[in-house]
Amino acid sequence: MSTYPTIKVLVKYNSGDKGCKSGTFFLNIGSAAIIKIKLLIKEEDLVKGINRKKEIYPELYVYEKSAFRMYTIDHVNDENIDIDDDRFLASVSNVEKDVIKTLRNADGTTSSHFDKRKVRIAPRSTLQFKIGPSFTPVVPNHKILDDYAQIQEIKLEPRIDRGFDFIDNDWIGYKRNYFTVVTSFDTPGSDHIDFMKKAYYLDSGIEIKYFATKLAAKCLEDDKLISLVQHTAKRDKGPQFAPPIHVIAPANLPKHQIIRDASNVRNESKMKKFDSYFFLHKEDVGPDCEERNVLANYPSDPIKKVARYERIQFASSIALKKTSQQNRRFSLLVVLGCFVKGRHHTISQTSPYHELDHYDEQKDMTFIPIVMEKTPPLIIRGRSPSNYCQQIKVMHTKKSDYETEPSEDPTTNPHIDKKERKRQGRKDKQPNTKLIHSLSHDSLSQIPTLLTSGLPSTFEISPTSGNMRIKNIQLLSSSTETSFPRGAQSESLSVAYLSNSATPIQESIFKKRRLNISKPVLESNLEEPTDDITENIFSTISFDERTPLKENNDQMSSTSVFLLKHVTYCVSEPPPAVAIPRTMLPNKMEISYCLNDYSSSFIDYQPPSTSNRRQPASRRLLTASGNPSDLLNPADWSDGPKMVDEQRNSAFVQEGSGDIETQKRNEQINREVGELVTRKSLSDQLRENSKKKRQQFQKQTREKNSFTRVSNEDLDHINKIKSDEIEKLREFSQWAESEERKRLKKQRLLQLSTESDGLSSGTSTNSDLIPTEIRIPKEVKSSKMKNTLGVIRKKRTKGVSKPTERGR
DNA sequence: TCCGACACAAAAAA
DNA sequence: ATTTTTTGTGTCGG
Repeated sequence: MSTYPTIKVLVKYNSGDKGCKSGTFFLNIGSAAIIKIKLLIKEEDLVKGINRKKEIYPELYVYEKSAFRMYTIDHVNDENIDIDDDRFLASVSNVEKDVIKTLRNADGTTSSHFDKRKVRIAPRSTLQFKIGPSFTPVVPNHKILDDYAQIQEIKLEPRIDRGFDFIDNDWIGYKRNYFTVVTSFDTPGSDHIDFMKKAYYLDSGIEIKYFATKLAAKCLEDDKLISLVQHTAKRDKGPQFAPPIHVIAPANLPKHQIIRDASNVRNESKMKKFDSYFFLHKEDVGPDCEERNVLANYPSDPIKKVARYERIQFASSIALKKTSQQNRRFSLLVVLGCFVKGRHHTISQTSPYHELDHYDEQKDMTFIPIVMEKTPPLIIRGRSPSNYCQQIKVMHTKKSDYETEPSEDPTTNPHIDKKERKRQGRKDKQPNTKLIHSLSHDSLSQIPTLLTSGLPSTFEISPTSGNMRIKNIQLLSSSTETSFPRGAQSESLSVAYLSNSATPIQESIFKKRRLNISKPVLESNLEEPTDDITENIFSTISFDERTPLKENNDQMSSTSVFLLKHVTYCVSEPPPAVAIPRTMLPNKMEISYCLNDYSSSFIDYQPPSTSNRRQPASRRLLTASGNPSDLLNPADWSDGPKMVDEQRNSAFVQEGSGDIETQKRNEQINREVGELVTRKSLSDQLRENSKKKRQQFQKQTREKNSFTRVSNEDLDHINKIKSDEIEKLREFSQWAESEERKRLKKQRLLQLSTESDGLSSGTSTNSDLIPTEIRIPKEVKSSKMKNTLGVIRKKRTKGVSKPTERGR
């Protein structure tokens, strides 16, 4: 029997807030940990609305290589909110492979179909390219004949290369996202070049000037045409237009891969490489044409061979639903037609080609459809947050991540490896990267083990009198040794509560002004400081809910989101003498953790008070929650100019004069640099250069920061809160260290007494310090549990149920 | 509630 | 390697 860290979190809500929005909690341990989460709310604390939910959808997230991988499990009824371990396990393993389904295309590329409600993939990921639904021919509108009245076969070859995923037997597109349709046409029985050397006529006898394609969309319910729009790569900055009629010559449709590769080519030499796929030059055809030939009629010299409809979207105005429940379905139509001279009859209303013809006034020519193909029904999802997944983390899907190990069997689990992020860019101090990789890779197969050996995890929420307390979070799975990528020396814990939708973090943290917290002022050429594993790192983001509580009983509209990232502490060494937490943002909510304390609540915790003197600066991580002082601390650079705290402080607080001071300092340093360079060795010069760069950076960041225009009062306020928080956190981390030491001691004693197998409990350098085999006592399911209700929010499947609440 | 507009961010392209 | 471009989607306000 071992004991494991417990994290306690207290969230103080503003008065007026009475409930919580359902959401998902994550408890994340190391790089490959599994967390099972229960959200328990005492019955007497339930506020109207919270317990309305009859269904809860537990989710399981595995954190691997800096990314979450989600596993859904079948929903459970809240009649029995206690998620039975076995059932949980079983359902997890059942659906694990459903997140992304990958099929192999004819050209060796893959089409990975995934539900954007469940997983978010980077915008430029190659996984966004995929072959969509096939087209099927519609009865032809015309036949075409050559000079000898022979019928010339014509076959469209359309393909969707982006924008539609096959999910649960439906083809799903997104209103906000681009899709791509490409098409060429083939001339069975004729060589494409030869085809161009002859003349053609419609079965009505009209001479065909040239061939062209059109893209259209129809709503299947009312059979009405739907507008499409096309953007340029500049999107909002460029023009919008209806997908044009493309004049094309017959050709083979380039493979999907070619369309991918050619999708955003600007480089001239690269464009040349693709030229032959997409263009026919009249001179390529040769001279031996018949007297009258269609080639001569083509209006442009490079003649398109492929109609590429890229960056297409359904017009924003289209209604996507018939009723609140029922989706309208759409079909895309690819039409091959021809231009003929003059204005011609419109097509009868009963024809599927109705309104697909088009008279071009400028050219005095009419586009007359000849053949067309259509997609099966398509469902277009709108902008509702319910059509997007919860804001977790982007799955990293660089090509190299999955190219190296192509999945052999396309029907099996797709290979969706996620890569550790930006590893290359920083010095990796962590000792056993190799181990991490191999082990993380295995982590999926370890799920059952981890789960069965895991700890139950409980969040208890008591939203009484404006306070909500989350306490006693036990780790479901502390981990096997594999879960601790930082090696034996440390363990990383983090907890995140993510709201299910729109979350006004920025507004909320800084009430009056918008400060950008998600993107710290950070020059891209600044090297990110390395993460020192012996350092205590602690960062929180939290905010007030700004939604005023409505009188409406049915609506629990308050939202809370907090992210508690990376409590890293050393478990084998004595705590560092100095433990500087990362900078805090000003908090209205107060969040604290207690590690390894089952008995006392947050309120009970009174850390030993220490002196108020500031700690010497240490390296800090630049994070999303970074703030100016993170960047302006020159001590962060080992050979940079040292600056005492008072100076740093004043530079931060006194915005204006700080700039001047910095400039002065920079000047001085630059002078020094200048002197030095004249008489220093190359290495010294290099060093000085880097110093110079840092100075430049400093200046730039300062300039940028000046644009945040924070008033002095605000700065004072922020600083005060910050220093308070830092002090508190420092105390806390010291306290936590001592607690952890106690725990380890206890554990060691236990191990000794219970005669552990294979655990070399004696060696302090061993990874045993972090329990590698975790048997956690089952959660005490007592009367307390009966009075509780688990509310773990799961995204709706198939858009059947509407979101019951929205953040405002 | 829906939508235009702007914003952020991550991978491709250069 | 770094910078620019592209595009999925978060967000705000009308």
